Amino acid sequence: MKKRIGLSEIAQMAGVTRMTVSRYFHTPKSVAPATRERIAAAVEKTGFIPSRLPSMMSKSRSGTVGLIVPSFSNGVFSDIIDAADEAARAHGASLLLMHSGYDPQAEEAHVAALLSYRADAVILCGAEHTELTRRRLKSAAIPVAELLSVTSMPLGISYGIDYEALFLRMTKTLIGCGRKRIVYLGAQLDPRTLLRQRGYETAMKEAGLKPRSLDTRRRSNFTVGRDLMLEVASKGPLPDCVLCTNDDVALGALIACQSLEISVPETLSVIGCNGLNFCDAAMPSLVSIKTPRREIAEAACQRLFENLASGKSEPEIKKWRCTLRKGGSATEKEQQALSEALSSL
Amino acid sequence: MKKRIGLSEIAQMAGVTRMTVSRYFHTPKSVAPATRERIAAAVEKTGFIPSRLPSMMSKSRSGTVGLIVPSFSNGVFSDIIDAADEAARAHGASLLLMHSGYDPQAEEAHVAALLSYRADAVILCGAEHTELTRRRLKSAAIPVAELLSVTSMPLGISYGIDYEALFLRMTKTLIGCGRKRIVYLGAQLDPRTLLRQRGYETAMKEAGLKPRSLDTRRRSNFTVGRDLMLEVASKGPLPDCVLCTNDDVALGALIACQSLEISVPETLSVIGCNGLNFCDAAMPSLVSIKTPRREIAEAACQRLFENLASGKSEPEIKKWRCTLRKGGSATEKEQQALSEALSSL
DNA sequence: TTGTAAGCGTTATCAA
DNA sequence: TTGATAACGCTTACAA
Repeated sequence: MKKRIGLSEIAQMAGVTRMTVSRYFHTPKSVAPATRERIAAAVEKTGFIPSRLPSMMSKSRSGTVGLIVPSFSNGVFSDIIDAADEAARAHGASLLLMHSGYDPQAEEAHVAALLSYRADAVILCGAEHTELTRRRLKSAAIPVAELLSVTSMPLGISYGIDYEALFLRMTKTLIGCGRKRIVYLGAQLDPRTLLRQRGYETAMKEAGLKPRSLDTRRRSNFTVGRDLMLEVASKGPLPDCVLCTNDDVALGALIACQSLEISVPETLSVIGCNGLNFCDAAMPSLVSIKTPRREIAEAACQRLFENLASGKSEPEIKKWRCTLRKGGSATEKEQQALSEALSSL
Repeated sequence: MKKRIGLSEIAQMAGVTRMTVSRYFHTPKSVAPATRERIAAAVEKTGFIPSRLPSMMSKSRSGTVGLIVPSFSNGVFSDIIDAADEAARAHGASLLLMHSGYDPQAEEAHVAALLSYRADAVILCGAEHTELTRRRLKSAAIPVAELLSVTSMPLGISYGIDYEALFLRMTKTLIGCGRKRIVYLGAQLDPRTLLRQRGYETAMKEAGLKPRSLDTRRRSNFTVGRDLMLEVASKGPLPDCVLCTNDDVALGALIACQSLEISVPETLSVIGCNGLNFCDAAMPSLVSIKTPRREIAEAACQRLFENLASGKSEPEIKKWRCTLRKGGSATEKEQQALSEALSSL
């Protein structure tokens, strides 16, 4: 195991000291052209890349920002990753990316790792964290952002969506459009699914209707949606509206409807949540609630870097409004009503 | 901006030296119980987590492995991420995860970042890298793995699939089953799509049939598949088989067929590639080629850590066999034939 | 334009 | 069981 090349080796090859080589990377203009060329040759020959660890260590900034998402396979988080990536790049920082699998313990371990790398800031999804996670982040005294869910106990920046109010309003609106047998299809893995379910159930009860929620422990995907829909159709009266926790479940439900030859949206409307791109691929295309994930992440990152620069960090809660992603899986009337309801939320 | 807490602060609170605190974390048994408790109290109170940067710097190992995937939204890479994650955890290393967006330049920058963090090993997807990337990785003299595509110029461990041979064989088999108007639907972003296309076209030509390939620059997703299928159906003769570069495109094509009321698999069979979970959600369920991504990644990681431990690293190429993911979008006869063809590849 | 010395926060090593 | 010292590889501050 030969020792890795360092500034010293390059310095020796170029016949200068390490300091000059350091300058070659940091402030090339302060190195004489002739010297510069000799150093460049040595760098070229060796493929040398200076270690950032020493400066991460000695400076107060490591130039690193951590982002922990629950899942990589869920399209919702792709937008967040992209926004964070771009923001980090724009600010000359690198993004340390991890996934928790919706497990607060895993998140705890990742946060510990990020702090051990001396990350300058941490971005989390959701508001469910272990006590230890919260304590560590607080005492680290670095900017923290929580995305998607809003919380009354923010660790710092809390930008998100009030999912409960959203589904309450949507359900009420659909009832107003004449739907009576609205069913909610969830998937337990994501804590946000419970908030949505609660909103739905409250609205149903307030209207004197009986809520009917189905969910599963399985990770949400098309198959889950299809299976839940098949189950709904096989037991009890056929619903006239299927409200889904997300687009995956909704698309699965839509596929099941097609194969059961249930006419959508006449007999039954199907509505998803998130507004992922594949909504348009369905036939009929899926009506969904477009959550402003990218905007949330962008705004949060901007504020995060501002706080990082200023050293300040007052807790801040901000709720975002959703819009309707139009399609063919609900009636025009419903879409019109939903659109209006969302814009006044 | 107050200075972050370090070993010294904890040491002071506990009335010991930094060294004792360091031992508390590294070899707790070598610290007297009473001392241990005082240190524990200080750690608890401050939420202190020791920095790993100094030891990353001074040891020859940083305890860090880099993984660069082209995309997070493509389900293919989820398996690879999971496998790498588990392998890293099992070996006490942490995974530094990045995505290139299928851009070799972005990959180059990420590799540079990984090397600047002194990653102990790097895992890449595919075999397309810039010259600079290759040179840097070579001179870094660390274990490198390339997954999915096999290459004749490996940087180290090259475990993957011969996509060209695979699609050549599949196409031949389908022709053997009586399909004559086989169409290939691709998506340009992934270089592997070209290999698959080449295999398909060679087989068609060898059989005296005219290849018909459609593709797009758009990032592959359901909508792309749907649009390509709609285009195919609107121009020229209706194909009797649609071979797709991946499952996303295939599912989109299937959805288009449903809406066009083309009977699958009687009139036309649809076949995907990768065998992602959502194949089962389609109706009929999608027939696909299951690529052993997880196995490839697991095997590669195991070898990677072996090489890391031993210090050796001979280049190694290994091709993996695919299996058929059965479903309803191809005839029984076709599935039987494909299954046999794959097992003899 | 280049060099020298000190220090970043941890751990290995040796000493007590 | 605990402590003192040096070292890791780089950058800042100062000197030449």
